[in-house]
Amino acid sequence: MIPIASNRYTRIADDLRHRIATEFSAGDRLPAETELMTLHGVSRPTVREALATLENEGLIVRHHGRGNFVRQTFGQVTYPADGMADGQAAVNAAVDISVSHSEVQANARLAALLRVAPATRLTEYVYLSHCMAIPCSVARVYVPCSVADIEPLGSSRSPLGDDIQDRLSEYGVEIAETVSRVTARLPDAEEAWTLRIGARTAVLAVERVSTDASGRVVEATLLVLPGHSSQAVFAVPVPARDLEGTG
Amino acid sequence: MIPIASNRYTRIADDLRHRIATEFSAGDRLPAETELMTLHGVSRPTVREALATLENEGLIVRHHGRGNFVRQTFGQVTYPADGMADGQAAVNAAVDISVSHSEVQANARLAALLRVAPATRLTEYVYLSHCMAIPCSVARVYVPCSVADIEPLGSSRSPLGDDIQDRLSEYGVEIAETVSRVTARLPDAEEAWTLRIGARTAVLAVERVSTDASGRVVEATLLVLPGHSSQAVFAVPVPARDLEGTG
DNA sequence: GAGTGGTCTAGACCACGAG
DNA sequence: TCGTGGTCTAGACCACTCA
Repeated sequence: MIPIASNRYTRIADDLRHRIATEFSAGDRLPAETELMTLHGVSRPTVREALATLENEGLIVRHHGRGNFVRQTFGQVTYPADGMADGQAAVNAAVDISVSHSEVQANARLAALLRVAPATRLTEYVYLSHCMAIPCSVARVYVPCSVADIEPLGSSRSPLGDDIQDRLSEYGVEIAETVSRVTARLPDAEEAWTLRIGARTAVLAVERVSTDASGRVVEATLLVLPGHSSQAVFAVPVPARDLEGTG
Repeated sequence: MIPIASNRYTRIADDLRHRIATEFSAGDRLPAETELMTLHGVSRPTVREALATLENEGLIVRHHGRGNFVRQTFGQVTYPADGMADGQAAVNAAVDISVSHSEVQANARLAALLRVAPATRLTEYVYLSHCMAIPCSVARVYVPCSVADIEPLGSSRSPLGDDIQDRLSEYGVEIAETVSRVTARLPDAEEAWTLRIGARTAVLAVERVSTDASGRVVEATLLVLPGHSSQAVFAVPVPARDLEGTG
């Protein structure tokens, strides 16, 4: 009933996966596509379909004019970084993080997200994190200028922009609740270029909205992570189910 | 610096998106690929690349031997279904849910997830939900037989398998915490076939592990949702941020 | 059997990167 | 310049669906 994929490019991809695991090392260049054609006795689109599969899995990186290379692998970026079970966030620390900021006006999407009028003035912080020279997350944090005017922060501990929440606290803004909306999709052209991933590599997209006790949105974040090296972990303690007296 | 995609199939996809939004209705058959070839003056692989884009976005469904059809669109399946802000879960209710169950032995992955020895006896509940005859979620819930032997439940309210948690409560098993691990990836062949999605449609995969107060894993769920019609929403109330002493 | 989509071929031309 | 990958062509053959 379930069709087993017996495509030719699936077999080639399987073979390449095996060779990458055994005879190649991270950073090595794969044989040229023309070589793979003759090696497997197929045409180039078939070879390229197999290579696209590996790219989507995060096993290789393709460079126009240079070749296809075995990708550096590292752990997974975990969202959220804090509040989690210790070891989870370890990988998040091993990244280089650059933060830039600018003032922008809310477009339709941001206005809806932050529950403000369109064209409202916002401060945008763009977090770009790299792990071993490979981009591994893009976070855009938006704070209405009316909420707080946070000093530009040159560096950060977290690639996910969640340190803004701590900064807000310093400005007297207390966050009461944070709601994260996680979706899976393919990246747009800009995201694929920024993260150095293929157009068919799934990404994990997170919309995070933080509100204070009055329900006012004080911060919103748009986060995009490569699917093959990211995960979002949420711990939900059971709230009001009557457990016996706990210490 | 950011390369603007000026591929031919991108323009064809844009045109088809516009036509779907204006002149086609849900369920309509698109022009045959050969027609689209002559219409746009391109070859078939180019047409098919454009159609693959639309399939990945959830706009069309492709049927071998029949044609390409405008997909029924419905709201998004929201995970988790309960504990959320009301309206979110509305769509989850409008689905047909079928549940089957069987006894299985833990493989390596399940053993690690449930923290039991391999080959441990488990009860597996498979939830398959449909919305307007379109599959929209697959959930596999695993409960160790040593934890509880739940009566087979023929139907369910929730497509996400979370009613098992309520059933466990009836058997005296109280869940203290639930940890969800969300990832984005492409589906394997079986998942794509089950969900009737393309091999390049991103899926949202959720691993959920529920533990009782003693830390024992009492339930684990593997959930797969089509990315274009799903979202995972988590509300995290700020616990007890003690302001004093931090500076 | 006619029409459809699924897969694959054997080329072609272009853009990019390094020598 | 030359080899690389990015894109596209104009076919071909097969499998599936429906009349």
